[in-house]
Amino acid sequence: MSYNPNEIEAKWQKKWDDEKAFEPSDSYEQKKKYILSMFPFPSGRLHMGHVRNYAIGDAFARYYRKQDFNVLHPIGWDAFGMPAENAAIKHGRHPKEWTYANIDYMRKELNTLGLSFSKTREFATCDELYTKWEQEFIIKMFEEKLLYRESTTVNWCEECHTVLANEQVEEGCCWRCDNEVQLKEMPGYYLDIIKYADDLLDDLKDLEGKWPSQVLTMQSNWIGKSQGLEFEFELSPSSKEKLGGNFDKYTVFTTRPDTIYGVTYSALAAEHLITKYLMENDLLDAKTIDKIMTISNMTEIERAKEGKEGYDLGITVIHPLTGEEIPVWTANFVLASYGGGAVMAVPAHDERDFEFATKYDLPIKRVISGGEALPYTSEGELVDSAAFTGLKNYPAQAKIIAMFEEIGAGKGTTNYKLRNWGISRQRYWGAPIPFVHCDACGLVPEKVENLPIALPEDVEITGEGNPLEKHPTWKNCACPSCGKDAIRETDTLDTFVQSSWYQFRYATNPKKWNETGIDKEDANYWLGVDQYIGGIEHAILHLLYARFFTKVLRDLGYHNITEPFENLLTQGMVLMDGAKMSKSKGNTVDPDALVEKYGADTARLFTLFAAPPAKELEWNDSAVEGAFRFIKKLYDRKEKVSGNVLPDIDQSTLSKEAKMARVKVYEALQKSTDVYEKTFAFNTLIAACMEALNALDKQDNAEVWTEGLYIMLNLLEPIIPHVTTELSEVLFNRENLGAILEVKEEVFVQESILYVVMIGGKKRTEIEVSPSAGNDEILTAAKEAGAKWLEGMQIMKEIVVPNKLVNLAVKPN
RNA sequence: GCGCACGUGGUGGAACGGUAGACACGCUACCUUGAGGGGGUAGUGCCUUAUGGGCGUGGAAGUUCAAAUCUUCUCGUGCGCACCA
Repeated sequence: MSYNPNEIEAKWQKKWDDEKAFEPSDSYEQKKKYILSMFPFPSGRLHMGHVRNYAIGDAFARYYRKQDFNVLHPIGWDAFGMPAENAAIKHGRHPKEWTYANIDYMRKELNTLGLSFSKTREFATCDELYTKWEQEFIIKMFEEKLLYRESTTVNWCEECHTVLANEQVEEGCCWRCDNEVQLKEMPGYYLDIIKYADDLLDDLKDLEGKWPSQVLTMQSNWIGKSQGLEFEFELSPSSKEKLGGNFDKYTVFTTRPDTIYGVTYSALAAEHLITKYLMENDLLDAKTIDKIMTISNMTEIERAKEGKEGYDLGITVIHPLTGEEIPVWTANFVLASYGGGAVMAVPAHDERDFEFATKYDLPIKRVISGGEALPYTSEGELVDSAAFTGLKNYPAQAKIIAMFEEIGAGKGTTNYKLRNWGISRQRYWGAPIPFVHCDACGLVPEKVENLPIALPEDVEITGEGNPLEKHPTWKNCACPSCGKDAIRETDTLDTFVQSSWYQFRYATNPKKWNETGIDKEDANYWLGVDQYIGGIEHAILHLLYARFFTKVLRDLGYHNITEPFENLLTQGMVLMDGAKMSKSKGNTVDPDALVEKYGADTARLFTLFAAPPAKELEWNDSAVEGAFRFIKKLYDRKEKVSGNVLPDIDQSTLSKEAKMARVKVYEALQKSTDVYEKTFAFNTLIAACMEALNALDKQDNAEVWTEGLYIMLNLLEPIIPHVTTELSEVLFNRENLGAILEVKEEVFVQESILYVVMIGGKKRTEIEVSPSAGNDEILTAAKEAGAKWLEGMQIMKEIVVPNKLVNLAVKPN
């Protein structure tokens, strides 16, 4: 019978379903592996990126199950979010109905790929039960002062009609819709991720070698820790007077305290309270006020494009060490959100300050020797720096900080680029933020026994504003504290909150799902995820948030895990003609059609064979055919097998071709452990199996064939599970699908060994020598075979690389 | 601008410092078939005066008996960061 993937695959998928074949054991005696591919957003249909993601994850899961690990390999749905709402606006379908219908469809699609997921642990993040526990965490975080509400300048996307976190703004545009982000002042809820900045940074060290270094660098840059000196500039008496006595001083931060004696001016952000005061009280001329207003309304990106620009504010401050009077400017490069929105400027030793000083003719004072040109930003000796003159500049930093601390003028401090995580979204399809606004009590968390605060279903979604705002009754409630009439919060949670703890929810035994969000014992057993697989686009967003949540939930007592994802594999994109597959470009391949035509095994084999997982994968229809051909060939060769057990082969009776076939089979076997556990280069394992099959085809020994297929089906089962399981059942009663076998070294023992003869570094000829031959014997043979190239040459050096080659270094006589 | 990664046939990609191009796609010729599809055999880095030889891993130099692999410089591509005081 010829290879019929649809029949075989349906048969095994049903059997796996019936047997609940992929549920992990509740017994925690066994060693475990937690294999997780990032869960999908239920957009409606799978795309090839999903297929690749889950094919890789499934290969790991099946391999470790084979090696007798207790394997958790779950799947679920990242189900809240904008696209559901957009679909509702466009097609008039309720987001909930749309989402669950999509999940049903996509679950079927995943099923046809034969993925070995645990099905009892599946959930959607929009399930009310999931929301319930998430709201509990949020309330606990509020109680621990890790969550707060404040009104501040936020990133607003008009297209998405919502606020975005800093991480979700890419080059000034919305990460989702690419619309330009505007600045807007509004209230929102924030998680104090800065409190965990040091943990998040320090723990990256434990992930070295386990996560791609690129991701570690990106996270480290994003956190952006810098240490330095914080001190105050006292305003000069005349300036205090000008400011109506409302200000005495302001704080600045510097990472270069060694240059303190080189300060020649100070600059404030356009949004700084002092700048604002000057503008509001008409203490600057109208034109300047106008210009500063323009700066305030620009995004950071726009300001950077403008070049440096600033205005003299007509006030001065006192240098804390020298007592000199220093002019104060406002400058567009001073960011309100960092370091207090004010800087000290040392043009002699800072490129940015130098550029500004040059442009506006401000004084420049050198305090570090070395080099002629200014600005000088390398190391050197301090000059003109009072007591510190003569010291090396970097070692002097600590001394200068110490002096500031001693005289009470400032202190050593740490700053981060990382901003607190804004989690409010002004949208309907998300988890409601479980707080209530009460006139009497202020902001009050909902009572835990009232959770979940579920979304009302009777809403009209028009795209205009937040439907929760307009709902007639939902937002009216009783204050959990005093019982009087109050208003429910209508913001919903950022969907990245849901994906920050789902790895713990999967680990929690579903039997306990009603009683708890995360079961401590379960979480401690299963986490961290031994292999996490997903796209690099989450390098900061999801991966940083999930690390943060993990640490917070640990500190709230839910588990003892510090890092959620032990090992991370970032898969490359699937490309067609060099471009990312996308609906708008019309260059997509439909996984359903692919499976229908060639079967799931071919789809899986192709995606793992065409490129190593971390690289981009270039789609190629013909190469898919090639993958199909290989499986078909493998299937057809079942005729060659005799007997249904692993034969014990007497190596000495075999033909040369048969021996070579065994070598190839065992080479593939030898490679497999490395591939599954270390290199993840599935493409090379598949190639090794293809070589083995080609070599088997060149001989006709039934025992060698039997052994070859016995082993190969075992090696390939994680990659092409249906056809291998089918053949294993037919040929070997599936006995060969256990652990990967041990390599038999005797297979590799050769009667003669082929040596390449290189003369002068060039390959010239080959010789065959007996394995027992000594170096002298090998060299003699090599010289004889290479006599032609040695004529008129003097041998300078003789190298023998065991079992490989001989190199004779020569020069003309 | 700074940092990181990567440059190998017509294509996807292999190569613990040790035979560059495994494996696959594509292509060529032939066999099989009524044709198509499918299958098989042989060939396929480039050049060449071809049973030989020369050149070849973006380019230039270096270390080495030996370099795609290590070092330096350079060019190109991709990614990240980008006034963070």
